[in-house]
Formats: sequence, structure tokens, C-alpha cells
Amino acid sequence: MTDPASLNERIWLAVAAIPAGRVSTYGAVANAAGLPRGARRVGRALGALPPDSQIPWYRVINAQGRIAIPQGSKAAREQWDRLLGEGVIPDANGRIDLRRYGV
DNA sequence: CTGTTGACAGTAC
DNA sequence: CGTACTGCCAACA
Repeated sequence: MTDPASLNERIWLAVAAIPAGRVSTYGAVANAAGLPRGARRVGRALGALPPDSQIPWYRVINAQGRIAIPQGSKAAREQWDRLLGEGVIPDANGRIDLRRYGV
């Protein structure tokens, strides 16, 4: 880890640090991974995440409290399903309250 | 709410 | 090997 194989690995580790029942934003994960302005890098890293990984990628949402994945995608439904299963409930506007679930 | 700008690793060419 | 373009975003106007 003193010399990570790739940025993706560092990003994944930062995502893995998110506690259950909580959510984090791309910016926060990027900051935790050592990328102060690398929010977009986080998105690409999650997209490159292997399907058999144990990384809680679904706990990562954008700064607007919304899922960044295009609605209708299988991954988007899975993300909502997993979040609901951990007690993360969106408000009436369909947005997750970062003031409550945010770390 | 929409639009534009910033920043930077992958990827394509 | 270099150049251009892209992208599960954020911050600002």
C-alpha cells in the first residue's frame, strides 16, 4: 500500500472504509483516497470494479444525494436495493439526506 | 432548476 | 511515443 498498484485500488480501499448504513460522496471518497479534486476518477474506478469484489460501491453517491448511475440500469436498482436493505431511505424527493446518512 | 468550468487517469487514434 | 477526447463528478455563476 505504500505503493499501490493503481489509483483504483486506493479508491476501492477508501470506499471499503464506509461504514454500513452510511453513504459517502464521490468527492469525499476521492479526498480519502488522496485525490483532492479526483471525484471523476472515483466514478471510473467504481465502473472498473470487478463483479466479484466485496467493495460496498453502492454506498457511494454523488454530492446531490442522488445515485450517479443512470436510472433503469441493473446496477442502479441493485444500489437502491442494497441501500434500502441497510436502512438508507431516500426522502420524498427521491434524494438521500447526506446530513443524516453522510459520514 | 440549468449551464459552464476545472481537473486528470484511461482510452482511442 | 504523442495528441485528443472522454467520463457512475464538484463547484460556481
